[in-house]
Amino acid sequence: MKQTGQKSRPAIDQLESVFKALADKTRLRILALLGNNEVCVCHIHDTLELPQPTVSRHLAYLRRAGLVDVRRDGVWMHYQVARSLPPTAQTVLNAAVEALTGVRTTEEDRKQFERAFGQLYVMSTPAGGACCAPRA
Amino acid sequence: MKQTGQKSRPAIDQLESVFKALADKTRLRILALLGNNEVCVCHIHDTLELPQPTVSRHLAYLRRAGLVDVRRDGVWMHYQVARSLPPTAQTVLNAAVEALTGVRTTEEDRKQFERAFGQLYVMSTPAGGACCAPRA
DNA sequence: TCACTATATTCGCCTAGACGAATATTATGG
DNA sequence: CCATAATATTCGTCTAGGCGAATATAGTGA
Repeated sequence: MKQTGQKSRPAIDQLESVFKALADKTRLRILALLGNNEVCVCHIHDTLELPQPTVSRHLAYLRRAGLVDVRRDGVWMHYQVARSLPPTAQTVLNAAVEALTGVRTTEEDRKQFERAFGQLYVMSTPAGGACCAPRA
Repeated sequence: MKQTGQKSRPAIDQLESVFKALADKTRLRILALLGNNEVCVCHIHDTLELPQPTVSRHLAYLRRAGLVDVRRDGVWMHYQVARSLPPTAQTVLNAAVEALTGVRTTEEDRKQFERAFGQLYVMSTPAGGACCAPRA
């Protein structure tokens, strides 16, 4: 029995939505940066060097499409790639993220991230520390 | 050395194009119907029960995006899913087609195809025979 | 060369969604 | 409660691309 409350749309429509969400360079870069980790919004837009509203808008799109999950932590929002989509959609999403990891642009984004915030992804808010350093 | 004449765009842009091409229900149904086979345009639009210009327009989009290859055979055009995209794009395309095969709508499209045109996909023009029967 | 068929393209209209700029919201620390 | 910082939303504008209807193009066979 399917979970109650899930007005499961036809799978073809689900897939269409997933691909629409993937059909934008900025969103692809965001998803690639998320990878298997949880990343804070400020780190995303610092790394990608995009205006904050732009990042926020694309994150909202990804959220509405169900491709990312959010966790609030005080003032900060931590995003990660969704892990419990309907199987077919999840498969496609995983394949996309996987494919993205080999791409030049996303590799450079990751390097930029490490250069700016340390060599590892932030798995949670540093205890008692600020997430976003007031860099400039 | 990369092949000459290929003005290889950045991989991230290639992927974006692929996902844009996949971001439409009609195109997804077409790609799923093609699967591993070569299918004639008339069979596509008879099967999907979509207006011929609609099918043609979407095929044109897929062609421009490089997701399908065409073979002309007299009056008929036979399409198949592309097989020699840049590796990353090809991987994504394959994953998409693969994911689509399990989807209800596309299964029904295939059944409809078989009901109308025989139990197997047309691999080439039937020798001497018309591709599209003047059904109605 | 002409009619016919399969396929492709064009046109006008309309909506989704991208962008930058501005503004609103939410949580925290004083 | 206020100021501030992080994040989100709204607004106006612009373009890609969807659709149906009409039309163009390209092979084929007489």
